Amino acid sequence: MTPAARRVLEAAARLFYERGIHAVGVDLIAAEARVTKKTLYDRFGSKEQIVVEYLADRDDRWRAFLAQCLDAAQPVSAARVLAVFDASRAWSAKNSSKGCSMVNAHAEISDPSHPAYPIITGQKEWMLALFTDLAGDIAPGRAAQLGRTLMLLHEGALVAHGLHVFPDPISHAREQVQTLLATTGGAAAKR
Amino acid sequence: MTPAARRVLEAAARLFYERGIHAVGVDLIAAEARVTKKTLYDRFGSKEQIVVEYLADRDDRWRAFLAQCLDAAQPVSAARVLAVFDASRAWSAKNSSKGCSMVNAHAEISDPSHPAYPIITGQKEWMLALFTDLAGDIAPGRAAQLGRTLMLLHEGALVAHGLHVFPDPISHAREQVQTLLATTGGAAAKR
DNA sequence: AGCTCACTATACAGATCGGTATACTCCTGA
DNA sequence: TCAGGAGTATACCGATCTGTATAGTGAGCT
Repeated sequence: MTPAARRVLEAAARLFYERGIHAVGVDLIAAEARVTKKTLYDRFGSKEQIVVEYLADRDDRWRAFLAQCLDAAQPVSAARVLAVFDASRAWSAKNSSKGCSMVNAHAEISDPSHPAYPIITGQKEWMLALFTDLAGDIAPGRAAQLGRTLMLLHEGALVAHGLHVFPDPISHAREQVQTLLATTGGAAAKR
Repeated sequence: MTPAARRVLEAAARLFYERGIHAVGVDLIAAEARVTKKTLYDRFGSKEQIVVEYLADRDDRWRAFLAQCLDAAQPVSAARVLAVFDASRAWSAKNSSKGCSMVNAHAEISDPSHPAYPIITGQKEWMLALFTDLAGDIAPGRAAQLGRTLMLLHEGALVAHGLHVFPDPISHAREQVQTLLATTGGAAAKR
């Protein structure tokens, strides 16, 4: 990716996230990236493609960040679940003051045949699979159920964070998960 | 409100919710409502005003629906909490297959000085106050904490419902709340 | 020196945006 | 019977939208 293309993607990511996808035009993206529209279209071909790469890149970076956080966490399953919430809190503090970009993008992209659609649903499926996987180490018989509960608390915390419903909802969710795992898991299994 | 104005609001509500606010133009709204743009602007003055009335009307109808469900519920506090989730499930099945309209609108409205902003945040504050109030009847010493947890589960369920992460997440949240209240509340206080 | 390629600047096309103006019809009620 | 408000149809405004075309600049590489 050329330097100009990277600037375009960075500007688009910031603008799309802060103002919404449909509210941002390519002229503004080009201006903020200090790039002409010609260059923008030479690199990406369409606004839709910029949207797709914006979401895909954000998904990639989130997964990489989370993987790094999980690697640094203790190998105890309960600790790893909590590490996900810690990662979300750190990520949201820096990159997501308006909530989950996938959820926000989904509000603007109605057509399931839109090329960005599978990126959005894919991340949510992946997160549910991750939670279910971690839950399987804690309560093997109820992995699906516990995984879904973790998913709901996590998504709810992201939404509450974005709408500033109350202070630091991700930490609140983390605490709830902690007590939930304490009453549920009994002995948290080693991984 | 004149018949034409009502048709405009109904069409705008459907289009805004399904396609997003910025993706829908006033020409389309007028066409779908079988109304000329002249009439549309005579009644509402601006697209922004239609957005405001769309959200305010939806908020009103949700609160009325929820109040009706709570009136029909048993006067036991735990049952009333569960009745909120039952109400959300019924409401979402009919009106909210794409998730919470307030959350979705928030994704597109970044400016806190936008006239629709207080409607969005107001509903969330109101829901948190409702959950906290109900929680106060169950665990008076931990009303704020329990109320926030209920809020997170509820918001998470709405998001998961809208993104179809797994089937019927609102029922799942309801079940989790049920077990949470059983372990927490002990004897659910009468109202 | 000469070539390639990323990039810039400017202008424009066709469509659509929110918003307005004019002139008309229809229905109700006094 | 007639006035007036609600609504209609159509045409238009300036601005902005996505996307394209042409011509030129500048740095690195061989």
